[in-house]
Amino acid sequence: MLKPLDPLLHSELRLAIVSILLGVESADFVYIRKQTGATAGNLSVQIDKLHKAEYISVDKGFNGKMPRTTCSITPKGREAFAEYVERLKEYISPK
Amino acid sequence: MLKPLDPLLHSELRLAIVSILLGVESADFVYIRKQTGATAGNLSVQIDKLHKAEYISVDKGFNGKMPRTTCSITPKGREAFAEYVERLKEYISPK
DNA sequence: ATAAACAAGTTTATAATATAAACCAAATTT
DNA sequence: AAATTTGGTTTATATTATAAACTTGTTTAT
Repeated sequence: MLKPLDPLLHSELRLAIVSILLGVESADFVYIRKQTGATAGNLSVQIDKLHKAEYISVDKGFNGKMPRTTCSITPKGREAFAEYVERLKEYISPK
Repeated sequence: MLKPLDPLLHSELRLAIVSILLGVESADFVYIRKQTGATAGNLSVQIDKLHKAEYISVDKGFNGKMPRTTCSITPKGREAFAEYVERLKEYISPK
């Protein structure tokens, strides 16, 4: 009946991160932090998880002299998200 | 931007329980268990949480001699679900 | 009638997850 | 040059989810 939901995406913060990345070419740590209101520590951890799952790519570089972490969605992340949404619809659409 | 999601509903099993209850007059423990595939212990705990939040009503009676726990959605539960879905859409609809 | 197996849950313990607090290194401001 | 800010990471703690063990009572087989 109801299929299980990808636990990696069924997390408010990780879902927000992916949601943001789907709408842009890429976004950096600070931007995502502001958009989500997450603490830096939590964001760091969750970005790491999405990265390890290869749902997002993470590029660490510099903006002038300041460190800059840039994220973008991967094809795998896009697919996982699409599947997640399909499954989620079964939970939230009226029977 | 993205509004926080009701943590009580943003749980796979609790969302499944509410989803099931929205489609029926009422459903008992065993039925919900079969539909969701959840373990009895987990289901017991999650039903309790939804009950304490008054999202569902829980009626304990007997089916002949066997105990029977019947659940149904409350108006409060319906409202919370509707709001949850509205907020969730902001996460999953394309930007 | 009694023991074995089953049903419907609950309680308690453990594993996973999320969050926050503390920390670090470098840059900027005063 | 000391204090503050930026951009994070690491470690500790609180919360949540899950499973294992237990309880109460029932049905079935002996």
